[in-house]
Amino acid sequence: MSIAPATSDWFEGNGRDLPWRRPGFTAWGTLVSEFMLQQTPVVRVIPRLEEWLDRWPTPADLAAAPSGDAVRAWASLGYPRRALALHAAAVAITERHVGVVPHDVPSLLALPGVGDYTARAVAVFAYGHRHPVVDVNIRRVIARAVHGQGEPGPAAKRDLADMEAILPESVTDARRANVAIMELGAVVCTARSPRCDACPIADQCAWRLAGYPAFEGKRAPVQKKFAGSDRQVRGLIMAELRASDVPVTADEVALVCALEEQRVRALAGLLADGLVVAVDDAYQLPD
DNA sequence: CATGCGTGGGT
DNA sequence: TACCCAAGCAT
Repeated sequence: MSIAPATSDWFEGNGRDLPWRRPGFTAWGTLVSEFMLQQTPVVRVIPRLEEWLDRWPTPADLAAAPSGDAVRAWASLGYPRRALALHAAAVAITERHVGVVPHDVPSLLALPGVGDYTARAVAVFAYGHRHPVVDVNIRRVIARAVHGQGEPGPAAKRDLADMEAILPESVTDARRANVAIMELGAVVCTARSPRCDACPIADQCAWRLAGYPAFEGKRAPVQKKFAGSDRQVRGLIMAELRASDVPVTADEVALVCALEEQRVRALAGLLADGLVVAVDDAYQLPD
């Protein structure tokens, strides 16, 4: 028996009121929200999303702006390469799709920064098509409720088929099941401390029925330490450039990272990624 | 398939 | 305090 019906019923009364669930929210808004939600928590996304859509209400609006403006508006959401990719996606939508966010998964997948999750999320949430949508929340709910495993482990090809197997036939039911199971994973079946007392499928959860066995399988790789990392230095340099109206000199860059070897490596990476461009003897966000 | 890629809040 | 974790993607 599928976990979809009980979870969908629960969602009707318990789903959060989020901007991208408002009636009339555009496909472009959905695409922007999904980019921002790639590894950034909901509460941090909401204010940036609303600013973004006020400033660039359509893909063509963003495509007409310098990519550096997108990087600056991204602010401290993290992983600024997503801002660059979103700008590039807006250009592609404007040039190849007459300014309309594409409906079909292959066309969405062809956009920069769009992978399996985002492509299906847009096709389903913005356009109502029937596809399995698989994010880490859904993988965790399936791992527990269906497979009896406490953790989802690394993402795998099998995940899409697992979700397809519990997806209702009807288009509207399938859409609701995707949203509802994702929401369950986000607010009830959480990674750290699941609230099984509030779970609508507790009575059919294989993990709970087995007595919460410890996870034995392959784990998703743990992130490396952030303090002192190249990633931290990249972030410090980007924050400095975002805050400056004028190009930043090499000496000024050195103020955020005294270790020359690491500073040079981080800057070279940012230049290679196109997040920073060199002008004369200084650095700035791209045009 | 493993790794690198930001940032901030939770435990 | 040190992790852990968050609607992933590209290589």
